[in-house]
Amino acid sequence: MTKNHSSIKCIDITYEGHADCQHCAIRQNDFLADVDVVKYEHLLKKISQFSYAKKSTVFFEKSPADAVFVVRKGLVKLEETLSDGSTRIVRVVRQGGVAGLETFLDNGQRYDQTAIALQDTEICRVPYNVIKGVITSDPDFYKAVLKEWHRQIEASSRVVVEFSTGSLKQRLACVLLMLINEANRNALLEIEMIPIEDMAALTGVTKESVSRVISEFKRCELLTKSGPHKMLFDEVSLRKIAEK
Amino acid sequence: MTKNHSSIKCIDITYEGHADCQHCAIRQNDFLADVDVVKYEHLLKKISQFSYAKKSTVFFEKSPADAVFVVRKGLVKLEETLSDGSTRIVRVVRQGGVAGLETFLDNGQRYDQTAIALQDTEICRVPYNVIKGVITSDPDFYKAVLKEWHRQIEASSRVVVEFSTGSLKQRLACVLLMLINEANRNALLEIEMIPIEDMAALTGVTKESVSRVISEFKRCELLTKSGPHKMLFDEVSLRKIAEK
DNA sequence: CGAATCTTTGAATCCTCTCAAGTCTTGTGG
DNA sequence: CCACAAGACTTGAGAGGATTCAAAGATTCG
Repeated sequence: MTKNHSSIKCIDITYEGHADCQHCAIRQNDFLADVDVVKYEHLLKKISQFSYAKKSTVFFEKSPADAVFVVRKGLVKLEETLSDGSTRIVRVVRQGGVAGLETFLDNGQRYDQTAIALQDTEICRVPYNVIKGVITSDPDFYKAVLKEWHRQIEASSRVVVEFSTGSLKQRLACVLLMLINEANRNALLEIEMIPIEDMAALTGVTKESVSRVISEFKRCELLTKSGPHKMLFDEVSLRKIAEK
Repeated sequence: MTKNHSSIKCIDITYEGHADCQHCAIRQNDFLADVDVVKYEHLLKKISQFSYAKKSTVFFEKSPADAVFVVRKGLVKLEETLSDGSTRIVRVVRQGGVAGLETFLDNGQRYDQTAIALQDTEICRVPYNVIKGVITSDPDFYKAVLKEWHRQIEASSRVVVEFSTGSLKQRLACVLLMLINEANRNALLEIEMIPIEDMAALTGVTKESVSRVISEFKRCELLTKSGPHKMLFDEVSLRKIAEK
């Protein structure tokens, strides 16, 4: 099995037949943080791990839902189709975040959005019955799941507000700062860029307008190219612009 | 008792000491729809009903939370204070909607937003222990509550998207159409207007820009004044503008 | 290397903002 | 019931952004 819900470029990288939760680098940050890996080993074995290439789809809007997806690395956008057929990004899931959780809580049968990787992304696929299994013997876990959901909704509504108020410069600085991955933070602050078109979709402007601002950032050396789709950030200056 | 959480103009209009759930006109539309009014009469008696004057506050951000609020009539905005001290409307609750539900599900102790009536509004205050009581003897009700929460979040994210994409004309047409209250719908389609400043906050522009567009709508007779804060709508034309 | 895709840039136009001055409403108090 | 004051709304003009359309220039990946 090298493919999952995605139509393209999704590779199963599950370690020895199941995800290695015990040694997972981001476990302390996700909604499974408080789950006892030894006690629930049999359940956690059902978690599989996938690598999604940039632009590949994790799940499709309206497709049947039977699992949630934890982002281990990378970035995923969730977009909805509007009545006029156009799409709009309604949420962005970063490292440690979960996509599709609402379908589990709502007993929904289908995903509400299409999830697409904005960067090369690693994801753990957690089937519903893993969560259900943990809840059955540990009802308090339900609260942890709810809490996580709430946290996400808060975060995403804040993101929508941040990305849609203030000048375009400010908004784009916010988008760029979002790309900074705390876990991968290093002295140089090298970031994987997302396509200009996605930045445009996030901020609600045209890609030309985004390009003009990003070009200006480059000229001012707030951004410096360091490799394919890689940039060095002047974090301090970007934060100054974002908050001004 | 004539005041509640609000600092101004909130009148208890509870009927004979408790809300008259059995004859409530909107019960079929809210999250309590499936609750057996006879079986839970003792609990539902704890629900009280209030009338909030325009601009009065239903609850304050960060204040202790012990109840959820069902909007029976009118319109309520939920706003959050941003880091720079400014506020932004993050959700609008219409007839049949619930405010504050997230604090219940999350076991949160405080409200995340400030809720302010945009029109003269009637609200049922449902204490936590009413919901808890129903869930205790009818665990499936929990799912109904979750479903309602999900429905709300969906609706509000869609609203945020609608109000922040497209031309200002389109966005304002969407805002106006939101004011149409299905339950009060009549041939003339008379609507209670909300202040221009709030329309500006919803669409993320200045009040002058809103005023220019609204004035143009009036000149084109898409809107016609019919009383204090009352307008007749040309619904068909407004929908055309909203979707174009 | 080369083709496809993404990005940059220009110029004219349109839209929104700002600041400022007026006008209209509304609800209150006489 | 009317007049008035406070607040809400309207309108103008100039400046600044963002959009559109079009064309050229880079990047990336096979």
